[in-house]
Amino acid sequence: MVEKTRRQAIEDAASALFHAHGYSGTSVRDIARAVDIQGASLYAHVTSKQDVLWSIVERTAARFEAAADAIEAADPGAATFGRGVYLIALVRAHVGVVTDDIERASVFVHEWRALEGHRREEIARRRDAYEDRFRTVIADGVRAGAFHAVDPVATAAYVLTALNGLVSWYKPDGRLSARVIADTYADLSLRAAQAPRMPA
Amino acid sequence: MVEKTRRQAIEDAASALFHAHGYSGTSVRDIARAVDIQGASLYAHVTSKQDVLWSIVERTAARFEAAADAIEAADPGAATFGRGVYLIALVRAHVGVVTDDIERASVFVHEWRALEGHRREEIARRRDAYEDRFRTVIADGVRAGAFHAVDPVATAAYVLTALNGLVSWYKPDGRLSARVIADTYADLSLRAAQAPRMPA
DNA sequence: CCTACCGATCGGTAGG
DNA sequence: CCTACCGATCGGTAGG
Repeated sequence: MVEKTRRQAIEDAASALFHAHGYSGTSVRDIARAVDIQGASLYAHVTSKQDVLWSIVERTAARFEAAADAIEAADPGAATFGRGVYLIALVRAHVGVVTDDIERASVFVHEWRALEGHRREEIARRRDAYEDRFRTVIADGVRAGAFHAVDPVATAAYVLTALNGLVSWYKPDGRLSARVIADTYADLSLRAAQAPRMPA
Repeated sequence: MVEKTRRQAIEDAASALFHAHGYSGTSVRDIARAVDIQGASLYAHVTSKQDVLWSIVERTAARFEAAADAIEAADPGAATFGRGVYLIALVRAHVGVVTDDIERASVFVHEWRALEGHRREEIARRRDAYEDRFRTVIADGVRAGAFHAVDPVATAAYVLTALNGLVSWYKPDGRLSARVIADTYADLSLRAAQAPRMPA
């Protein structure tokens, strides 16, 4: 249990440092200093710097996936949800994961490219599959006439990068609460995709 | 002239490397290798690695500013432009600068934080002033009843981070041309901010 | 633009 | 979790 707490503290410290200075801008001694141990002592708890990054990125990827899965679980195949409601739910889920742990979300968004080999490839695949949820709901909405989006791929990229942009400005103690941001971002995203109710 | 070409080649190579691996993930020897000289020889052309970053970031900041200034110059005080037209022009200008030089735009968006001291502060100020152009046009549009945006600050952040997100997916030889992306992104941004023509 | 070199720091290991 | 240490690489300088 003590061991686990230490490991958790190391990942917390690494998340904050990777968020602030990037993976390659952070040394293992920076991380060690943040948890008050010697640089070399870090290796009693982790096998490598890459391993710490992987742990942060993988767990955060899983959180995004779980949040989106919960929507699908609530209404399989979107049997009763309209596409607008579905898109709103996806946006809210994403914003929630970001605001719940801004540092880890930031590392997931910006530092996954520092992953090496098959781990990097795995995350690239999972990110694409996740983005595809946005593409699909938008494309479905366009087909149903509820959405206007000319290009679902570009629209999904627009929306998702806007949501991810939160990691560069959200402050937990800022003027706008996580709740207000979720409301606002859901509204903006729906509005961007939606067809006008009464075309001019 | 030969000297100038070399310096330009160094900044081109540095832009590509900073874009791909980040500032701290790129060594001066990486840059030197890309222009086929020895690491130490780089210092015949630049005074420091920081200096190269500064040069790239400052010039790119100036390009974003000039593109936005050109809109204001075309219609001072937006005397004849509607706010929607003005926002669309800002979005198109921004997208144009990004797609015109994706690598430098990427360095500007992601690596300006690696700047040190007063240079970092200067860019932080200029970025804020630039973002303020978006906040202002949106706030003006809300006052005039043309826009719906509940919070102009959050809306400006949403739109601008979506535009900046282009640096992580735009490919000059991709399926979507710079022109199509500019059209699509202008449409999405206006739609996100706009009041419905006929409220339901 | 090169060779030769600087002190500092890098991620990580050995051995306790 | 520590001290002591490893080879490699870092940004940069000297002197031509």
